[in-house]
Amino acid sequence: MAQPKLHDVARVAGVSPTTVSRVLNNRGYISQQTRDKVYEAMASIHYQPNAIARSLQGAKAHLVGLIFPTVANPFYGELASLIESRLADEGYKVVLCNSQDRPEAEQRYLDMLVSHQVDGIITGAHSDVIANSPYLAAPLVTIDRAEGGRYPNVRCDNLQGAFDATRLLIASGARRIVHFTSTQSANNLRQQGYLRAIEQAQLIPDIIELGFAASAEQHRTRVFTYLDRHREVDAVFASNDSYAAMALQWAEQERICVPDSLQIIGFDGTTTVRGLLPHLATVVQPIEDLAGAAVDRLLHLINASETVTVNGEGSSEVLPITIHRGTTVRSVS
Amino acid sequence: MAQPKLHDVARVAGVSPTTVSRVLNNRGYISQQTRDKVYEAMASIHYQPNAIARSLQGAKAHLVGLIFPTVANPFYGELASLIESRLADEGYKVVLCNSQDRPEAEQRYLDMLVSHQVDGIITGAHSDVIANSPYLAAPLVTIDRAEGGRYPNVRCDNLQGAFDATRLLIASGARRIVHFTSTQSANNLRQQGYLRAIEQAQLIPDIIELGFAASAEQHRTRVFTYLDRHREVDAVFASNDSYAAMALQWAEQERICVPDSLQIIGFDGTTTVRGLLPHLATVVQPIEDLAGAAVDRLLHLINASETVTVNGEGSSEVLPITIHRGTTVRSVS
DNA sequence: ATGAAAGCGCTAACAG
DNA sequence: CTGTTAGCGCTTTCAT
Repeated sequence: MAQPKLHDVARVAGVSPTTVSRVLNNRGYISQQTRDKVYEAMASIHYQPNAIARSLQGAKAHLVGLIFPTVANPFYGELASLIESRLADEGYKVVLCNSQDRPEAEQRYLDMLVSHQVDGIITGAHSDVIANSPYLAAPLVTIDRAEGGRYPNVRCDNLQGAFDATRLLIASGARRIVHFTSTQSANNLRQQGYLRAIEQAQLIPDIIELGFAASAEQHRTRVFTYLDRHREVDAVFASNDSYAAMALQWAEQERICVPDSLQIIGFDGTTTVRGLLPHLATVVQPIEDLAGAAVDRLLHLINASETVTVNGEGSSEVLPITIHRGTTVRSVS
Repeated sequence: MAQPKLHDVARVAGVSPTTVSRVLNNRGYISQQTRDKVYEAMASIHYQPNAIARSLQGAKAHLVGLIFPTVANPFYGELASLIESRLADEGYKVVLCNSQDRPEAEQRYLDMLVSHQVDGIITGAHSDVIANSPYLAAPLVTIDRAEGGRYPNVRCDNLQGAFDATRLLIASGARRIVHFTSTQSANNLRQQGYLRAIEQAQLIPDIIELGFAASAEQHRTRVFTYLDRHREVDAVFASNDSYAAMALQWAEQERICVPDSLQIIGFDGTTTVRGLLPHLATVVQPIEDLAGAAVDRLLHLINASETVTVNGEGSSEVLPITIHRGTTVRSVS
């Protein structure tokens, strides 16, 4: 026989389907005797309830969609892992989507998720497809995006982090600080934090855009080429640890002493990078808190929308960063 | 109005629900005129088919479950990302499960997945819960596990990789090679490869078990303590790059020259680690090929089980590794 | 080329 | 405490 159904359990136990459903959901009153009979029957035919049929009832599917550029990036991998674990504790399953930073993919995933009746969506994707999506059938929470979207956002204090990092370099004697970033844009808060610190110290800003779509090899080449040609640079503030690591590699190759001749600080501070490169100074994002806050926010929206159709209004939650000094920034006593 | 249904589309288009279903699935004959009318109606009311209801029909849910220890680990993160992308191309969605190496969690996830009518499961989890699961309702493919399970397995050539790595160290002059591993076990192929090379060279084997459950900090402490107390060690073969990185950090701290006084080689060679620590020698797993092979295998099983209920019998596919020499192994000319 | 009716597996009234 | 009757949103025979 194929997959046994609730009906089969009922037949074996000698009760009605409703009764089986009741013990399954622990709803209503049922005598201990019937309950036992049913459990026995379920075990004897290896019954597994069909979750699909259950959620068709209009009930919640207990599904949440996760859209990230790619969990191959430790920042998103760690985030995804934490989010999935927390949601699992609350009885939710997670559908994973890696948009690879392709807007069409994001749109496709978005449609797919609502079509699958997800109860909510958490996204850390970068394009604006999602942020500007009109009315979405499921509550959505964004992670680590610039302000202004129409959906609630959870992120670390990018502005402060970048500001602190740059200030730290300046306090440690840097005067010619280059900032490597993925994409320049008006509302890039890390870039803004950098600029603010640079201006305050009356230094010359220098922002190098490495490009989102480019491969890691291209990024490396650009970092190397730039540093080769600008020997006057005495510090690097990178918008992520990967770029910072490249700068570090360049220094090693050129036998330039870090931090004496070149100071370097990155951004993200994932457990992965800190385990591999503990020396690297970096702005540490509170990844665990971000995951927790995003999940809390989403669950709240899901439960709220059961009563009223309130939309969480682009409210955002900004979590504090910390700085890991490592040894790639000079310590000023 | 809540979510529009197929019925609403039919009403708006002035046709029967059946017809709408037909254009939706592109099945049977329908006049171009009706087709257009229906598409128009769908667009006008923003219709999104309910995937849940569709799969209830007994049809495939086009869902695949992924069970990994945690995608926070770049090896699994990269694998998960590649697998998800490939499956998405084939029209499958992915449910992500991070078992955190807890057997109970694996079992729970397994039940949850079959209950959700997944068409198949890919797992890289380490416990034996899954490998020994009796009859499973969905086809299952395992990644990177020891032989012997009852399910098809896709993995890299662990034995050869470990053997080659150890041989390389020996050829470069190492005589006292310690092997750091997570868990010792009879069918740990990396350990076997190490032992084989050690025996061939008539050296003394030295296997240090760091423990699966322990935290990264505990691992680091153990690595450091061991190396502190065994200064005679002149090479490290680590069963993953994380341990190898720890050895490297110890050497830096002790100002011991790598590779002159201590050679180090790891295992996995993820894009992440190679980007962050390009100097680190490592046995590179063909992650992309692993992902591709696992997906191919699974899709094949899924399609096969539509006709006959063949089980892919614990057949396994072993993919070749490559060695990245970096600069932590001496080059012998 | 299109429609009516039955049912996928389960849950939710409403009786009794 | 338990069973009967509908129906979730969609697909699918079988007619027409």
